[in-house]
Amino acid sequence: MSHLIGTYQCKADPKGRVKIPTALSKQLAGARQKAFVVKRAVFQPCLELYSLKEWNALMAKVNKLNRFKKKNNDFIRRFTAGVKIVELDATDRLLIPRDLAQFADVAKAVVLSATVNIIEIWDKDRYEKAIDEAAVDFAALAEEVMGDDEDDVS
Amino acid sequence: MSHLIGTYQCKADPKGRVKIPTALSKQLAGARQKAFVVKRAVFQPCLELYSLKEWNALMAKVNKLNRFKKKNNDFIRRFTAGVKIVELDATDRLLIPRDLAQFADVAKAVVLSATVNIIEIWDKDRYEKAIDEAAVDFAALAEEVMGDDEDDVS
DNA sequence: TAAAATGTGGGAAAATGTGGGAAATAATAT
DNA sequence: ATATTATTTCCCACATTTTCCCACATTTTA
Repeated sequence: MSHLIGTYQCKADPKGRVKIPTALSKQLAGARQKAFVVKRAVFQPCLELYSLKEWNALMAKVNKLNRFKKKNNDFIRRFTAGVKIVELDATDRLLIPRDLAQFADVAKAVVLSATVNIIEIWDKDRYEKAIDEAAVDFAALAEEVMGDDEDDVS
Repeated sequence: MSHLIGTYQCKADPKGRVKIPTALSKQLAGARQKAFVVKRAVFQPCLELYSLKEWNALMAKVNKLNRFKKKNNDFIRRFTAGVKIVELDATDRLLIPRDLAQFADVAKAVVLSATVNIIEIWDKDRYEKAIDEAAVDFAALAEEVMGDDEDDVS
């Protein structure tokens, strides 16, 4: 599950099943596995999809943390919030667990956004909104950082 | 009981029985045992579930402490306070002892959070609250806890 | 335009979760 | 000591959810 590319539109059906577009599932097929981990994202109201391999690698690190430190404990809990194992069915659909579907409002139009090693699963409306807001923030940020000069239009 | 994955929602019934979702009990089945240790968590108002194996490993560590030091002795006493052995019944339910159920407010909606080698048992409301609070400084937490790696972007 | 590939929907069997009642054990009072 | 009450344990049955499978609709490709 490395070097995934693209964002894809698809739908969730009433049962919470999300068809993975073949363009994407072909990329996934390289990993030769149908098992994944979905979880809540930390900063966004969307879900994240990891291959089991990726996830286990992460957990191997986490496992080394000393649980008698509160910070470690809190981190582990926060990071593993809403984690579920999911598999693709015979027609390459993911069954999103109810609680997670509710968390991310995944019910109808869905956007799958592949980043380098994971896939984000968004409700389409929220995705658009998040993109818009990010654009606004970015504009403001750019202005704040770079806009101090006098408008020395010459 | 290593590499447990997932957080699961379930319910406690009026008798204090908590059904372990099969997805989780299947992972537990690897340990081939129905007996566990429950105890109060140290840092949070929740319970922790250990397989006997995990518990014994932990106790082996603890027993290396020099008991002639008062601090160690105090620690051991407090750490093992309220420890109970529990077993799954025929339908994979845990009977949470009354005093512990009360301590963690486990009575209705419950969250089981599998974290690598143990399972945390939470009242759902408290869990969500804890998650929300941790989200605030997750970035800092993540950096502190996991940030030891080089950011080897080359 | 036909054939193949992809996406969508739904039904039914199987698995899971939930509740409650009876038997067994423990506790209390007379 | 015994009867009565309370608590715990065990087991069964029903309701719900999940899983699996098949068939049709839609899109793409040759």
